Amino acid sequence: MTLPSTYADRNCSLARALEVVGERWTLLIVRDAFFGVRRFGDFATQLKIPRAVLADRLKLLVREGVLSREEGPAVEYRLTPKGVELWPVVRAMMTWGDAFYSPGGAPRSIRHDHDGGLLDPGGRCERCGEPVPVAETRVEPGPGFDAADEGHDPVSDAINTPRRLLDPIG
Amino acid sequence: MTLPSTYADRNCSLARALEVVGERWTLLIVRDAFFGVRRFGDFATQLKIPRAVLADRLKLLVREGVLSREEGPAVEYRLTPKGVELWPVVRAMMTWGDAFYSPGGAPRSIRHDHDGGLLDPGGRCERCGEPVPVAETRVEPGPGFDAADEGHDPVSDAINTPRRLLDPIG
DNA sequence: CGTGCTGGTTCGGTGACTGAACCACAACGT
DNA sequence: ACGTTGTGGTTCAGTCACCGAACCAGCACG
Repeated sequence: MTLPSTYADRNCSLARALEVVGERWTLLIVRDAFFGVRRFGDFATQLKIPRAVLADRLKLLVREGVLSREEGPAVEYRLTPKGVELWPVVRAMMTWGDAFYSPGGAPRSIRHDHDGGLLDPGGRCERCGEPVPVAETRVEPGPGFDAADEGHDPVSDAINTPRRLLDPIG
Repeated sequence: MTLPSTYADRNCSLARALEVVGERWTLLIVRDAFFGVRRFGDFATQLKIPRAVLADRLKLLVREGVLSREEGPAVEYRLTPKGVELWPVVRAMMTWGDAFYSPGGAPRSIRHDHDGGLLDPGGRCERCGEPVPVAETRVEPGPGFDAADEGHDPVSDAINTPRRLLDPIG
């Protein structure tokens, strides 16, 4: 954490992880990165996060090696291998949110791109039974998707079309 | 979240989950509950969290049905079935912390109580290959455990002895 | 040589977190 | 009857982080 006093419990990996991805907004930024968002402005409009906070979080994530900052014709933030390893965390939390806060079903379905099978709680494809690596994972609007969210901005619309994880939007 | 402005992204289960368990300290409280902590004072001393914040978080978690507040001879906070479903989230984050912030190995090992097999990233027992339910999960100090943490307080010591999840301390 | 786009920074106001002190109640001892 | 201890909190002043809006610098394009 950026906070002067960090979590005291030095013997728990959870506390150490939370110091990196435990602050408000951080995990949502990582999630958007999985969904193909790479640009500062796109994170800002999609998450409606104050730009100062976004700048802080991106700096922290780059410093911690979760994202890399690529200066091309435009600046791009991409998940590093260390960042990609956060997928089980993001997926576990989405699964829990689906189970208890989405009475109409998951707003987003996560599937094995090769055979279209849904992922089970353990992260395996229910069709072929294999663990599904991030690069073979597809996300698409699920049964609980609220169509009222469409058309507000191009970034959200891009995210809401079926796509493989990490594929850039646009 | 308690914050007046919640996360805007209504179509993501991650955002909804973070409004419940995304605040500072909340997930550490849940972790301690898995490790058998049940009393207000024990949470406070183990986590060194300000008591006002602890009271707030416990209220929120009870209101959201993650913990139940049992008034016996002493007040006890216990994980509900909904709270127990957070185990994959806690485990995923501990796994990530282990991988990138514990050069000496995991400070805590998570095993299948029946056969002593370690858990793989997907939550299955590496020995018998089966998914390990929470009640059959044992936690014990791992290769990266820092013994300097011992003897500070009885609650930490209780947590650091091998034990099954959810078994009360003391 | 203006105009817009992008990737930020600055700044005042608000609200959350911190740490320490305080409080109410119950059990226990003497 | 009365103090003591333990437990589960609440109160409070100070600090720090977050919020939203405005501003700014560099660059590309016409």
